[in-house]
Amino acid sequence: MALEHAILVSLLEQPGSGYELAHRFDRSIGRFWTATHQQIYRVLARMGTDGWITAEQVGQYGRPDKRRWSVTGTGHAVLTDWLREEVQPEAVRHELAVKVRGAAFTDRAGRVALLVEVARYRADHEAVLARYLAGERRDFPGGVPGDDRAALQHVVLRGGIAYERMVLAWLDDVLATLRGLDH
Amino acid sequence: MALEHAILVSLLEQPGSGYELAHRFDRSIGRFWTATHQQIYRVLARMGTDGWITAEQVGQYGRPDKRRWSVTGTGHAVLTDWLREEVQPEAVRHELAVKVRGAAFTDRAGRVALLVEVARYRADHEAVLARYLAGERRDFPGGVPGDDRAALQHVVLRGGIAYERMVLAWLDDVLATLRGLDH
DNA sequence: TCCTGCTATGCAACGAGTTGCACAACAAGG
DNA sequence: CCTTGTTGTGCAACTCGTTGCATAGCAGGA
Repeated sequence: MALEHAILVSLLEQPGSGYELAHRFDRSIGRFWTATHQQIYRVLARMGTDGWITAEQVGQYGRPDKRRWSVTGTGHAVLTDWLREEVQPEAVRHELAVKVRGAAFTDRAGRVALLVEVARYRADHEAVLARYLAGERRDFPGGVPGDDRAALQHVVLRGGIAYERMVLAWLDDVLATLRGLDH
Repeated sequence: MALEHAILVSLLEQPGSGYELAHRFDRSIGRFWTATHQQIYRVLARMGTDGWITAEQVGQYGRPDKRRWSVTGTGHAVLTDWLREEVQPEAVRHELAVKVRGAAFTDRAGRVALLVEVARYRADHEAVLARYLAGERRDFPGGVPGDDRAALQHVVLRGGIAYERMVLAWLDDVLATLRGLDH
């Protein structure tokens, strides 16, 4: 498992509260590793008792106190060790691929419904791609490589962009195939 | 959750035992929906008691009997209903993307180790692509569309091929980026 | 002969992940 | 004033998924 490690990376990039982490997981990191806030709070508590991270109470004006977590030396060492381990094959869950194959076992109306749904799904991915591209223009203007950290963040973002472009092209292929059935 | 539905699709395409399903999940479907044999047996048992599938005992020469499962009318109806539901966003878990961002927080030796690991990982994906392409040549020669089922299986396979090609190109980008750090 | 590997099914225990709910204070708009 | 939304933390219950182990017969190579 690697939610702990994703959290370590995120906290090294920028210390923050569980709430903030949950939002980052909805935005940048989350596109490569999803997690809900409940999961994050539970894992943060365990990492805290294991001494990987420490919290600092931060009072705020007009809103609840938060606990800003940052990575300890132990946590940093844990991350370093993990980086040296074998990369596990991705656990892929492409529900849509299963549905497309399932479309062979439904009637014409069902296939039309799937077509509509695929079009909606495509629009979602188009929006994600637009967000990535906007983020790229904002954070990496001119393609100038800054420091190592920026270069690595950028290559991960380029991966996200390539993924979304690939998905969009494939969804067009799926739409054409669904339209071409029993014409 | 959709392991049940992936199993329904697989059994509609071809009835078979839990053992056979586990192997299919390692080959074709499994690239889009992973599952271990223990998980499959448990879900098959539940689907059986729910009346979605029925088993037929098949004696074999020189090896244990197996239970060939096939989909009932109820199961078919369950699948049809599921196909009409909204497609959930994919749950992505790209461990490698997390590691690449984590590489900013390790030393030179750690980054070299990651580089070697990425190269190994790339070779795995190259092998998967080769297997997909071989499967495409075998099952869909000449690009001639057969029946609906074949057309849908083919478009899913094309998705797998596009995914692997995208991953390979991105891994080259990652390798170049890692090599370019602190030159 | 022994060991490894394949076909075939399954239990038990644990850890990961999801869903639903709760509390608390403030801000902003209708 | 009331509702909705945001920031912030967390428990409890449940399901899903993984890991380790067990059984059993046969095939094939060292």
